[in-house]
Amino acid sequence: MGQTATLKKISVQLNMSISTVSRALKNHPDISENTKRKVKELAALMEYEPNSYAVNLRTNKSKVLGLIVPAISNMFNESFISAVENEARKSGYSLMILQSGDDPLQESENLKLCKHYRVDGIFISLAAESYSSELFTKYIAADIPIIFFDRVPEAGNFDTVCMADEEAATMAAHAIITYKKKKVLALFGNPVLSITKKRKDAFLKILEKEKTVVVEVQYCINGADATQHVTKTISKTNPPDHIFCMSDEILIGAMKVLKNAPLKIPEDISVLAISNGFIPGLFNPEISYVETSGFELGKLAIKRMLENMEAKTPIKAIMLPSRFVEGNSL
Amino acid sequence: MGQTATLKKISVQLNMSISTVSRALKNHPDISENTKRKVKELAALMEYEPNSYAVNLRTNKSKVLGLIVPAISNMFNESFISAVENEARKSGYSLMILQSGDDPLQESENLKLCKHYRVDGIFISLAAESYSSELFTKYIAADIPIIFFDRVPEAGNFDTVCMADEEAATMAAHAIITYKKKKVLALFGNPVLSITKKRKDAFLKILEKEKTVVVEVQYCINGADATQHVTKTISKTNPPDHIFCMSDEILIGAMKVLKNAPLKIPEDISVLAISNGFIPGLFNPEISYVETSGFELGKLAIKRMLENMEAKTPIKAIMLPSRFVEGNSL
DNA sequence: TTATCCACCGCAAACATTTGCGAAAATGTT
DNA sequence: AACATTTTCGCAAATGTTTGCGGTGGATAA
Repeated sequence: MGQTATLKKISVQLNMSISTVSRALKNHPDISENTKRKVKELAALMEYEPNSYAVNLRTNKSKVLGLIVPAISNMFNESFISAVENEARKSGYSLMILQSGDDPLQESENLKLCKHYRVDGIFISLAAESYSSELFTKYIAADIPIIFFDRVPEAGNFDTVCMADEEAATMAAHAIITYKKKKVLALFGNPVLSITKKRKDAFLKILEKEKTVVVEVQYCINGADATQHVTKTISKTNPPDHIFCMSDEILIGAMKVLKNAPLKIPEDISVLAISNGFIPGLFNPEISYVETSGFELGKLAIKRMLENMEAKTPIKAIMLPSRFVEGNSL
Repeated sequence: MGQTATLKKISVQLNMSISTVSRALKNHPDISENTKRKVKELAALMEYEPNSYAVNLRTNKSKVLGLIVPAISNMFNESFISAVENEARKSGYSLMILQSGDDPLQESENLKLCKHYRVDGIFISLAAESYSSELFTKYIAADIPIIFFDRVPEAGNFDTVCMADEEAATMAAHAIITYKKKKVLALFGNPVLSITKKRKDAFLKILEKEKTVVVEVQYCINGADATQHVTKTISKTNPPDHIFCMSDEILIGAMKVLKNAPLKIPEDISVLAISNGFIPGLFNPEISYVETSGFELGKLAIKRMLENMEAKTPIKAIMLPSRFVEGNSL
């Protein structure tokens, strides 16, 4: 068998030049309808499909987008990826997904991989303590658009797409005041992340004005940290009457204790989270939360990317508003 | 700026031929240590990195593996993907992840995309009602190894890697007998999937021998189906004393009802699932389950793939044994 | 009849790399 | 010194496509 079809093979069969075949397949006006027909027929018959490497080599475009996240297995990232993949496909782009494992080194290696595969653009959610910012600016300068999402750089001027973190935290804080909570344990994520800082600052800004409520802030690198903090706190003589969790991961860690604790939700202790929207519904009672939808954010991100690729647009920081979802934990 | 470095640019600077530069960088024995040194130094300085497209074009290898799943956002698939990605990276491979959305058409389009990007191998978990088997055999014949995982084809002779489905279901059935359950509602997934058939057959084979227990089988296309079936069944005058869920998705659907139901777990009704291991721990009490680890399966799959790529090995169907994880729901 | 124009098509370079083969230079052998 | 051998390197083809430019043949205009 002739193995895979190429322009050359078609041209030989039809006894034309390679260029004519190439142009015919692309509907170039220079080629007569007659030849176009012949070429297309044979091409279909031979199941011709352009060698993407040759095309990429020639055009220096890959139709592939890189996507780097600390971990795929994370509610938020999954839904984000899912959305991006779907939308990207519609525009003929495919996704190359890389995990940094929250390791700055692997993150920069992943960036290099993206460069190596000459992706047309990169989506990235930063690893904690990422130190790749020189790479970022370098790639952007080299005309590889980078869109940061969710965990975005604190400093620098970049294209970002993220949840309205302040807004979400503010909504949560207001809910806590509305429900007249007195003593809250607020669990935040990794303190080096800007997303943590933003949420914490906005959260405290509201609550600190309220003299009737006292807040204890704890940082949790992972779910286990949350489990530990909650365990410690609820065994005190004067336990909090509310627990706020800044993320799904933390919520899960906290609930590991709470679901078996003597304290009942929401009578003895109430719970509120910022979440992607799947986990809170699994508990009993269902946890109230401020939603941050990865799916919607994904759609926004890919839209921005496509804009950016067809014409360099000014740098923008896009925010996706959040909404409050009522459970029975408040 | 000279933009990206190429062999040519290096060769001009050093005033040697392109081939010498190429060979020097690959430590070809024909090249003297002296030139090698010079070349390598300049290459490092210029941050040379081979153009992957040119390499691929020449060698017809891409160092990319395709991975097709119905949906990324699925506990099992995530952990599988995560494992594959990690292991693949170690061997210099990257992953191109595609979602079929359980749509046979999109599945075959994804396969074509894999072909288009000339991936070196494909991992695939079938969409329900997949009709791509001609494509499979065609690609395998064209020397693109395909490893099926989790949801594998029923008929045909393929390389598969999956959970020991019969074993898992058998373990579950035995547990049900041990705990002297009398009336069980068994919730299975999409009946067109071989994974469903295998689990159901093995499950029933054990329980049908047992005259003291009656089993009601229901199929659920999704979690909502499970919710519905459970709702209907537990409101009967004579509800079951046990519910078996064949997957995480179904467990979640079932628990949506059970966690608020008047029936207490495990006193009034016990629950057992086959699961990837994350979800069952979220409930109270924690659900007992037979573990099917996507992570482990992923490691197995990539190992098999690498074997297969370096030398065509005979077709094999690999099974990963499962283990019973005790919760408090039985 | 000669010049002009258009529709249609092919040549060849370019993209960056790999590699078989041959050739020059250096070294070793009598 | 003449020959053989090894070391070291360059030429050129090949991978499959895209594309600027130039060329043919026929039709129309002058």
